[in-house]
Amino acid sequence: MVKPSIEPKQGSQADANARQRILEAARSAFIRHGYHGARMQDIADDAGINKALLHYYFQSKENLFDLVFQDAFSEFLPRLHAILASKDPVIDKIEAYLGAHLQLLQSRPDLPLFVLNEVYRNPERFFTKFMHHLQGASPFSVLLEQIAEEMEAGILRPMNPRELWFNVMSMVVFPVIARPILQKISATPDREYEAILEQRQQSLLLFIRNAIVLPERPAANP
Amino acid sequence: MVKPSIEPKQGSQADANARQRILEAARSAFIRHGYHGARMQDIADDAGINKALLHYYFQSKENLFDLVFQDAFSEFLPRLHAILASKDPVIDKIEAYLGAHLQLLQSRPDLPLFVLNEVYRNPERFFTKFMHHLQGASPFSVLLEQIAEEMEAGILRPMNPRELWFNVMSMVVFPVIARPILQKISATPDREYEAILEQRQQSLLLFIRNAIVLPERPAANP
DNA sequence: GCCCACATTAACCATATGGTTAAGTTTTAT
DNA sequence: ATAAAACTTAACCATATGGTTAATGTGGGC
Repeated sequence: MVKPSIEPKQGSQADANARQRILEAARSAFIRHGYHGARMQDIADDAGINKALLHYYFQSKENLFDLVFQDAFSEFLPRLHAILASKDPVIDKIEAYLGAHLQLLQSRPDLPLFVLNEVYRNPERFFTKFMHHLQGASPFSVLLEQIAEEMEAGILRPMNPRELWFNVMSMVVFPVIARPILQKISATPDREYEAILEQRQQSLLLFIRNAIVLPERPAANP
Repeated sequence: MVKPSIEPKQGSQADANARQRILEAARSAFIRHGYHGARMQDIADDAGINKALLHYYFQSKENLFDLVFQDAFSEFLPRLHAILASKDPVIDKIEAYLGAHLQLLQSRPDLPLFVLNEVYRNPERFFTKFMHHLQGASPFSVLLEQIAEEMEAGILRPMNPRELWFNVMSMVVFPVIARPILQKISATPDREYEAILEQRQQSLLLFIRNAIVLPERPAANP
């Protein structure tokens, strides 16, 4: 099913106009209710226009969704790549990553669950549609290499480099997406949960450092 | 394909028939597509009956969903509580928890995202409907106390006990729910990802131990 | 003034969807 | 055997939903 990508042109700049308002409303709706839960009528209402205009600008629900999704997703990967591309030691990269991702999460706490969901439910579509540009030697392979090197050099404890990175990402993202459950289950008040999230860069870095950095060998020099 | 109606018994009891098949189909559908994405017709088809029977047994979509959800959720908490209730040291509890939850995840990898989603999208409903029995001094408060004690005793490094536990759960669950992304992003083959998940109890325990257990102070004895 | 392309709307449309009805058919208890 | 209870079905129903149409508004260039 080929869609004509003939999108009506908008006033090139400077409008919080219909189109933009629609995108906002759509983002909010899709993130809140998921693809199936979101209603075109609600989006139109929320944007203060009617359904016909919705389709005038964005053809179909699926199309609109794709735009929102791509937007959400593309907010994440590039930043990550930028950080991983540097030449710093692994532990520094981790620190930078923690800062960047935690901050992003602070401002958009509902993005990751949205992304996870849609990817989980439709991996093929996701990869073909949104990851095609991410081929070949990704910054990740580089990072994994680097981790392995530092392990051989005795800087980091030996372990599966992938697992190391999975662990790091897990601890960054999960407390945000599982917040309702974790908070309830651990009887944590709102204030405290927020406090935890806010100082998490430091505490996580410490945790991770202890987990992966080999203690300085008390150099037995001649 | 004519199906002879000589099928022996189809009575009130004694068959894993309709009712059970419906529940199976419903679980599969809801987990796969979420509440809104799941279609009653599909569930009926999948269970090999028709919609009317669906409603005969389960009144409404919402009701059916609740049953499935409760089932899914209740598979998790009790086990967790049992483990946390023991008198073992924290590190042993963690080990037990890792084993139990990782194993559950292995057999039902799609449960957590389903649960997270529904809870995230409708926390109030969730808590009022499914957590009412979980009031008061939960096993968690006990665990948090215990963690604090072991920290004061110099067994564990000082940190926020809650964070410690969030970290543990994060590393257990996240690699499962984010598998499609993590695997793609890190260019990990299916085989290797599975291998990682399978030996994760050990590697995670090691990781966590390093992160939280204070090295034995070289006891300066008389 | 008058094109003309873009923007916007009200009124529709076809279909999907959750849910119901009324009429059977089987099973179980008497 | 028989009646009540449990089970099963095909045919409906009302509404929600994504999407379309045709007509109208609006602003700028000539």
